Amino acid sequence: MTHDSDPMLLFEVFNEIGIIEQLSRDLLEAQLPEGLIAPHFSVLNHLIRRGDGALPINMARAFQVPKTSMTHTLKGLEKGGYVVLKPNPEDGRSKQVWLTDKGRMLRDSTIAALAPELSRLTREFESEKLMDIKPVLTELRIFLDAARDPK
Amino acid sequence: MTHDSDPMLLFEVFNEIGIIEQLSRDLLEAQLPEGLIAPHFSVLNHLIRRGDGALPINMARAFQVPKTSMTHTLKGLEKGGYVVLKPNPEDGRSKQVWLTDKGRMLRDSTIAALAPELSRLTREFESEKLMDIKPVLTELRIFLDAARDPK
DNA sequence: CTCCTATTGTTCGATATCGCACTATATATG
DNA sequence: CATATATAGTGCGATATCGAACAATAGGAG
Repeated sequence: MTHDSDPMLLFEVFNEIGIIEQLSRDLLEAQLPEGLIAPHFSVLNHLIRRGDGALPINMARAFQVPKTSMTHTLKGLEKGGYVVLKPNPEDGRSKQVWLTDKGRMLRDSTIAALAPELSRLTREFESEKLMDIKPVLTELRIFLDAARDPK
Repeated sequence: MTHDSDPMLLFEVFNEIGIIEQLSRDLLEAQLPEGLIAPHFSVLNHLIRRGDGALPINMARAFQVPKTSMTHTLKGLEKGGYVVLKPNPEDGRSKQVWLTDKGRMLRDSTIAALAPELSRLTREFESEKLMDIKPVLTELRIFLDAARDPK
């Protein structure tokens, strides 16, 4: 017997994901210094994980936001001294984003500040269930990303 | 053998959820009329599923947004004629939100417009995996909601 | 009833998001 | 080379989000 690909199932999954996203964002932003919000942290985290020197346009694509939003987010990080923007020596149109020590420290201390709360949550919520859903979420994320209108 | 509740696991799950949220929101908003965005649709959907006459403060809590954001969202829906706000006869401080026919129609037609795309995605992505993760997401959502600082 | 406190909703100001239009640079075409 | 097209980033305006402060109402204590 085959399943009938009920579109409502996906709809409901998106519904739950939307609420979880908001709750987890609040958790993160409670740890960030005044004036910084989740997108700022995401950029710092991305630069640590993928390496310094990324181009703003590529980060905008990675986060699925318009490049004007990335310009704005980077301006906030630069004003706070968390990153510096330098011209790209290989392409006069673009720039490169480099972390400062202050940026690196903020990312690390934010994760450290978050760890106790996340540990507590992970202790009380069954880790097996998280381990079960994580690969599916990753697969779904990649799938949806690829399914976007390639306009 | 017990698991060691790695906080990074939850962190990574939140990461994936954040990206999926953005992609699915784009999917939805592509179907909404000019000037309406996801929160507007969420309100219409909530009123259909939970019934007319809800109080704005309760909807703000259900969506985990500040009440000022709910005021703004409802103002937009009211201006478009999708809902009407009436004083609550049982409490002079609060209001009640009622759907109009136009609001009901918009909710239904948006879901109808979304169905083909969701069907296609559900056909190409294994429904079993969605069915597997949905109860866990629901449980996680309820858990996080309850774990919020009851400040 | 009077006072005190809690709750609902709004206004206001600061910041965020994002589409559109523009500049500067790069690249392809001839 | 000259021109045309594409790409990276920014300025601007419209709308969204959200915290602080406020007004109106509710409800309990005395």
